[in-house]
Amino acid sequence: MGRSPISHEVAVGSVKKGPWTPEEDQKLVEYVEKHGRGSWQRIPALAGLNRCGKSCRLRWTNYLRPDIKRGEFTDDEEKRIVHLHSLLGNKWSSIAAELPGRTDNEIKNYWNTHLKKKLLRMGIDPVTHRPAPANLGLLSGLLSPAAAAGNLGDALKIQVDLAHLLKLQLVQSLLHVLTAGAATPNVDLLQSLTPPPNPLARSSDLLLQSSTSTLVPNLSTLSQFLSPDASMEISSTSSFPAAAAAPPPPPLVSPCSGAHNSEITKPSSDHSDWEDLKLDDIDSDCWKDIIDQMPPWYEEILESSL
DNA sequence: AACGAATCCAACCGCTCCTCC
DNA sequence: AGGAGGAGCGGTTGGATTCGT
Repeated sequence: MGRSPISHEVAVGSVKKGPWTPEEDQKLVEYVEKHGRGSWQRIPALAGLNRCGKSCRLRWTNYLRPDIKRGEFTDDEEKRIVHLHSLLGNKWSSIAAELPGRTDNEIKNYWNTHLKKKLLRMGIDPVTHRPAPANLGLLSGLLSPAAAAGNLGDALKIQVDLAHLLKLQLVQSLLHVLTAGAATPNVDLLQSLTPPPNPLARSSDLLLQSSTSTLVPNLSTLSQFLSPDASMEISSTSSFPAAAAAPPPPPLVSPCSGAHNSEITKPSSDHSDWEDLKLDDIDSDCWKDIIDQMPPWYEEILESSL
């Protein structure tokens, strides 16, 4: 287990590398408990260890510290990590500071091995916490085949679906700004708009909860507010404002919806998290606050789609 | 049962930041 | 002001383990 570049027992120079033995652990624990941490550079000699100070520090902070919490990450911890990562990025030590008993290394490993993949499966880019860019290709491919085949009816139907989908994406991106990608005041704003089912839940949890199991139904709920006959003018020659100062969010297609994008536009009545959002009252103060923080092209799209 | 692929995670490396002189 | 040394951080590695065929 662990990295062992040369040999478990062979030292480089006079300093041993590789996995720690129980005896070494015991020596380090006994020394730190008796004398405190002090200088990591001096600890190896004082504790009778043939290790560099850096290795001792790492072993202590990541494994031997008495306050380390072991075992599986809880759902709450997962959500907090995702939330904090959306705010802080790869600042593992800062994230670890918010999760008592968890080390930065452990969180980093858990992110890379579990959470990153989980988000990708949900169609969310784990770096930006926005819908994954890979979905762009899927959507861009929707228009051309039918049009190329000369089937105008199919092409128009796909255009309507795509327009509707893009509008959902717009709302999704608005919500993203409010939750994952925005400053705390916006989080508070969202909470004031939509009290979460669980009063203790963080605002970003709303998005995560919807993403983990019921992303599509929640988006579907949002779609109720977007009348299909108010679809944007979308054609193969129209351009999403990609050249604008800020890049547009890639269209959202949940992985579980596959290529059948029309499925996600079906309204659902059993998810009421967002029902208090007055999407048809875009002039309300709440929405003004939100829109004020969006790039200019968002406003253009909103005006044309609502 | 055997084998290769995929995954996990402890530990290392190189760099930056901070403190002290 | 700036150089040195130590601490801490994020990225990467690679052996151990688990999974799939």
